[in-house]
Amino acid sequence: MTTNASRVLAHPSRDEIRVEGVLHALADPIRLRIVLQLAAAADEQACSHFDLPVSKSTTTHHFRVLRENGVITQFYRGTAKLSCVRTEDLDALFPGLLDSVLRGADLQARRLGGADASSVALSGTAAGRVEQP
Amino acid sequence: MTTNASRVLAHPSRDEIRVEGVLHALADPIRLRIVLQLAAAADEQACSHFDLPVSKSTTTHHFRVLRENGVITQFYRGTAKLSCVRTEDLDALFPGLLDSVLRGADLQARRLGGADASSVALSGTAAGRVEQP
DNA sequence: TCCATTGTACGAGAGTCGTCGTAGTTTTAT
DNA sequence: ATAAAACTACGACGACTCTCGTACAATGGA
Repeated sequence: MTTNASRVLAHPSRDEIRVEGVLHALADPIRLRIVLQLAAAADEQACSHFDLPVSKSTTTHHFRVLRENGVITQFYRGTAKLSCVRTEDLDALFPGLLDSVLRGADLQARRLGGADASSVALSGTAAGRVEQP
Repeated sequence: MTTNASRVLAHPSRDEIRVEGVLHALADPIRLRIVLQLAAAADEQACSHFDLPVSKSTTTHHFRVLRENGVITQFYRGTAKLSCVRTEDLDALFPGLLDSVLRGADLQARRLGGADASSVALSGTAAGRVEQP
């Protein structure tokens, strides 16, 4: 089986998403980094594709915070757990919020770290590719 | 004297403001409410003009968090301490972020509470007047 | 001068958060 | 059947957050 019914993840419905929750979820450097990379990658990515400076359990924790606050969707495919940003829901509820946060984080990364960036910026392949024409 | 040198408050410079810090400051319902009211009021307001469901010391705490994260400026005038949003700095650093957060909070308040709103919405005079043409 | 107003400092308590390691589950591949 | 890969659950720890009350400081007016 590709998607097992016993492994369904709980997500808040669109109506249950709160702006405080979204802001809280995005207020952590590691989570912001995750969302930045997720948004840059267009399609879904597995948790294991992220090179984060924390342990595996902590990574799980951060992904759960993002999911429970309505920032990302997650589903299983095989042993992997794929994630993507809930762009449509967030844009409908809080127009422009996600974009300005991502853009602000990107501007800050450029401003602070230059090329390789620092705390919030991406480390891997898709580094810093947000709204860059 | 109107402004006493012994009562100067420390503010982060524009360069020291971090997007994570701003998001964290705005992620609390009470602080979001403060900023919403402050933004609606155009000019500065004293802390005592806010009718918050917490004690005086807690109010002091929340205003300090907002100031230390670069969201508001504060200065003394007589016994009062006036605050206003650092709109210019925030817009320069993170274009559109403040506006979309305030607008999102306002939309949420309408959506959830109807007229009088609930957790985040304003209680007093300037209730819900954000970007409403 | 004395007092009312406004806000601060400090300490404390309850709760949440970010982090970890270890042990376990689910799936896929051999 | 066995092993490897990917992720989770649980308990723990320290740090931070939100809250409060009490005691204190600065200002402005009677």
